[in-house]
Parts: sequence; structure tokens; C-alpha cells
Amino acid sequence: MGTSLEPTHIDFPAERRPDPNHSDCRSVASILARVGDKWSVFVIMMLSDGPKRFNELKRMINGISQRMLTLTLRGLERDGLVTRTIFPTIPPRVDYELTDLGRGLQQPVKALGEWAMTHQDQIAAARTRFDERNGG
Amino acid sequence: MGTSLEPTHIDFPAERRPDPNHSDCRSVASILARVGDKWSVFVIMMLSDGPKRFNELKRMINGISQRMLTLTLRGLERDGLVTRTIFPTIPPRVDYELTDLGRGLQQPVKALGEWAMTHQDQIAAARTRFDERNGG
DNA sequence: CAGGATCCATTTTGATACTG
DNA sequence: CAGTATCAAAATGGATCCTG
Repeated sequence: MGTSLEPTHIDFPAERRPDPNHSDCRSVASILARVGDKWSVFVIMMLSDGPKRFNELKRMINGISQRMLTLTLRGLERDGLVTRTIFPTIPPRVDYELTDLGRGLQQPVKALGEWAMTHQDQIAAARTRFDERNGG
Repeated sequence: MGTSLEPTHIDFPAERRPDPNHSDCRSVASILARVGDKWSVFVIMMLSDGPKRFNELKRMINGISQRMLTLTLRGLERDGLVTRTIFPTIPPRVDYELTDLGRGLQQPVKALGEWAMTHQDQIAAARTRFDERNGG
């Protein structure tokens, strides 16, 4: 392989750990890690309106390499967010589609995207100020 | 320095670019990139209930290195999400606090966290299934 | 078409030592 | 206490070639 899809380990202080023997925040962290992944978010968005083929996605997300698209899709498939359907034709055809779980995730992701959308100016301004006061 | 806080470049296909001359998705991507950042999310969460000092945060987020906490806080400060207040005492004291912008971001982030919370079992199960069918 | 395998460059992170 | 500086290790990503 070469690339691990495993999340990084995070220790949470006892006072913050929600439930001692049910679920610590590690699993949540690993999920956030996938959402945080640049490409995952875009793939999820691109699959909003129905299934897509591999190269179709590759063209839609201009700039992603074949390798990264493969890796991203594998990760999403592993998490049960996307299904992979192979049509045994020649040439081969593979469809990727959001699962119910994936569609559920889309909602909070969209909310985040919309927040980013509506506040991008404020953030850009803050960055400029910071860079001026600083690096200037 | 050594570490760039700049987002990675993303090209969007013309059909998907929301508005040609106002804002392409790059800025949104750069915001998502910060949220996607493992540590940023946790720092934002830890600052929910008021300002915190550097080492206080470091203890709360067990596992983060001093270096990464510094870098993370700088990034959040640059984006206008947290403020940094220095008390010129000896020993020095520095407080970090969420801005209004930061508190606003907390909402969608929390939504995402809650989704992750409530679906972690499904995802864990999916991962196990995938790993069994696969690596097995 | 849809990848798998390799190799290499860049980024990111951690450990460690030092400072006002 | 709250960092900065430096170095080494590890993760990540792209380019390229190959295959059913």
C-alpha cells in the first residue's frame, strides 16, 4: 500500500472523556479526520446528485491525482459512506454512490461549507491583517 | 519557519465554480482545511467555556506537542477565530479565547461532532466489515 | 476504463534543547 | 510560563509505468 488510512492517536483527559467504557473521542477524531480530508469532502459533494464513475469524478475534481482519488474512495468505502459497484463489462465500469450514511454526513458537511462560504470574507480580512501586522 | 499554514491549491471545474469573479472554492477549501486539521477542532472545543492558557490547553489536549499547539493557535489567530492576550507578568501569561467568529464556527463543528458521535458505531462496523472482506 | 505498484519530492510532525 | 530553533522521522502526494 504505502498510505495508512488510520487516524492519529489522541488522548483525552479524563474529565473530558464522555463515557469511560462506551466510546472515547478517538473514534470521533478518526471520523473528523476523514471529513477534514480535503478530497473526501469534495468527493462527497460531487456524489450529491447520483452515482458517478471513476474518471467522471476525476474530471469533476480537477487537480486530484488518480492515486489520491483511489485512496479517497477506498477510505470512504471503508467507512461505509460510499458503495463501489463494478460492472463486468469491457472496458470495465465502476460506479460510486453515496450510502444512506454518506448522505447523512452530507448535511453537517454542507452546514460547514455554508458557514465557510458566508464567512470567507471575514476570514480573508483577518488573515490579511494578521500577515500585515506580522510578516510586514 | 519551516511550516506553511497556507492551504493547498485546488482547481475547480468551471461548471462547479459558484461565482466567476467573486469567490471560487479555494477560500472555502482553505477554511475546511483548518477545520479538517485535527488539532484545530479540539482547541476550538476546549475554548468553549472561556479563555484558557497555553499550558492549560496543552494539558487538556493530551498528546499534542508544544510545537503543534503553537502552530495551531497561530493559525486560528490568523484566521480571526481566537484572540491571544499577553499579560506582561513574570512568569508570562497568555490567554487564548474564541472570537465571535470562532464561536460561530463552533456550531457547525459541533453538529459534525455530534453526527460523528451518533454514527461512530455504524462506521466502526463498516470498517470492520471492509477490513475482513479485504485484508482477510 | 479503472486502477495497482513504484519511486521520489514535499509536508507535516515530534523530540529535543534553549530563552526572555 | 510560553514560547523559538533545529534536526530527524514519518506521513503525504504526485508522476510514471504497467495491467486485466
